[in-house]
Amino acid sequence: MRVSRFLLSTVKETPADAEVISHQLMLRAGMIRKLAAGLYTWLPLGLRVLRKVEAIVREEMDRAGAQEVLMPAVQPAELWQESGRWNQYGAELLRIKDRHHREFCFGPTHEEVITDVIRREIRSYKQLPANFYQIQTKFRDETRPRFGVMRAREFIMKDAYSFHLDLASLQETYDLMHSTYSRIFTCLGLQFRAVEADTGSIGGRSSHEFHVLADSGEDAIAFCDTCDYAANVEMAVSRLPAPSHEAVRAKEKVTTPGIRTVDEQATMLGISHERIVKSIVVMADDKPAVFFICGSDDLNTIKAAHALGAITLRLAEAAEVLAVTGAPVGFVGPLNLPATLTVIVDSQAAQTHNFSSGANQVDYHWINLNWGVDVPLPTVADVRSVCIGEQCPRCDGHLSIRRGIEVGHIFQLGTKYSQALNATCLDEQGKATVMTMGCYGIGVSRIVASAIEQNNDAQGIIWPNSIAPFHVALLPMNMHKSYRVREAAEKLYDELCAAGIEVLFDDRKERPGVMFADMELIGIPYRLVLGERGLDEGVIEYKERRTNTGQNIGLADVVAFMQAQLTQ
RNA sequence: CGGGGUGUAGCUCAGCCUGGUAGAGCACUUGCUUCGGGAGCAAGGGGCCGGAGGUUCGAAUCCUCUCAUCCCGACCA
Repeated sequence: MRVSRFLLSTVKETPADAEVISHQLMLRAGMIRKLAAGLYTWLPLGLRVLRKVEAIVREEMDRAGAQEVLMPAVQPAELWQESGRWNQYGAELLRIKDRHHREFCFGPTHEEVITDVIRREIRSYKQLPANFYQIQTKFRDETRPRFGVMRAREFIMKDAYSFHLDLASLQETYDLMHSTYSRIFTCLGLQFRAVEADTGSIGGRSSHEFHVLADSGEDAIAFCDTCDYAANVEMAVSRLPAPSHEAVRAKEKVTTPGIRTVDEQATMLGISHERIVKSIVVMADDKPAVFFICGSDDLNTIKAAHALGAITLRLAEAAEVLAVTGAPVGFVGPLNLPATLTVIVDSQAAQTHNFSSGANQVDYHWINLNWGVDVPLPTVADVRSVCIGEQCPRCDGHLSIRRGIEVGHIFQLGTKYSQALNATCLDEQGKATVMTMGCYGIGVSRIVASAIEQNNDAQGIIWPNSIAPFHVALLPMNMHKSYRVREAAEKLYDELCAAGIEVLFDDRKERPGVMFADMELIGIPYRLVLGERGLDEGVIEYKERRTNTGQNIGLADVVAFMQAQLTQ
């Protein structure tokens, strides 16, 4: 490709509304342009990268035996009503009406559609297992799109759905997808981890997320430093410390005027955070519930929602706390709460002896409360978030926490959708059986951004070879003055192209500094500079973007040399 | 959805407080010089100052409403 014929829309200044480095560089390199909040146009340079990511995903999905399909982006409301998600999904689902006032949505995901297709097409167990995928535009009306294509409203996703007669078959495909995903992210040249994850609103059983490690990631991931345990902090558990066996003391009510926080309570009463059990009032599916957790811990709202079997969960407002418990925020405690309230104690807080807690009365707290003595022990559940340094649940190692960008997610759906849509096939006995499903997503457009998060420097992007928009930048020095340089550059360009190497030939009438800066900004992995000086010696200057090292190559050897670089 | 910020040239921003008819740098066009790390000089094109209403002789500037957008939080395969 000749730069003079290519829309190379680089900009020097960093756009004001770009926060993370990948967003800034994608705008500066001229890969994307914003149309509206969360909606982006892919310019030629960006699209080349996107297509490379798609190609790798497609190749590996095909290799794993999945079949490609393409489903409509717009889906009828009836299917979503059949699965029950029309009402569940909320405002994130973009609902639209056609000219006949019939309701549709722009698909945020395709479980309903694929299940509808398969219930019509597959009749026999002999056709199973089967895995279908597509690479397609999705729309989710995010409350707050941000970070460019990282969290856009419209985005490209590879979604796959597998169908099985039984769980054993599902597990097999699930494992195959797990290893396929690992191959894909390895091919893409990304540092990633597979972690245990929550299934979220999509429902189902087991689930793993694939995260590209980056400080700008929106998710926190807990890792064991010894074994391979890794989990999203939404899910992560740690081993409880051994319970203490201290003597039960008599409870005592103390005045604590104006106390609001655990810190103030600890200071005023002269006790440690571990000896405080705080009470957190939540509204779960609009019904109140109270969680008791250690003063030093954070309530994990995902775990809390699971513990209640609730779909939505939020912290209660101050007025709601007062209405529900009769005590203002800061003074709620387990003793003498209204008996009708749902209460759950965290497994760690359940081990605490002689703890302090609110007295459900303004300006009073209890000290030396004990479960089973002063207060009946409520339902116990793990509802706290793990902290750095805690013990791994699987081994004697310790947990550390890093940030990650979720680029893939695999689920064992089970029969949630096949049941709802009555997707059955006949088993060996000729009996109709509800198929078991798995689903497997990859955020294709998000991968482009996450690759940049992991591969950049002060000059710009540094593409991994596998997804670089071009392999080589060919930069002639003063080609417009030197006939010799022009001749040699044109010849070399033809030879490289003929060898199947993707070359970006900078034939603009630009100064060298401009060319260098542009090629570094857009991240082309290899650079060939051709000038009068080199021509005199029959060489061309070769340089690697990532290492900033290079050497002179004999003109006759350039094609072979570049081929070797690209296949290594 | 709560809190905060910002809308002035394609981009980054100044001007607004203290009303008087539009600015800089970058980018773009042309010419000359320069020519291996984002050149210099000169000339030029480009803005309904987000939109609507109001105050005023006069509004980018003051007031009201509205729209958009960004950040923090809540939410989120």
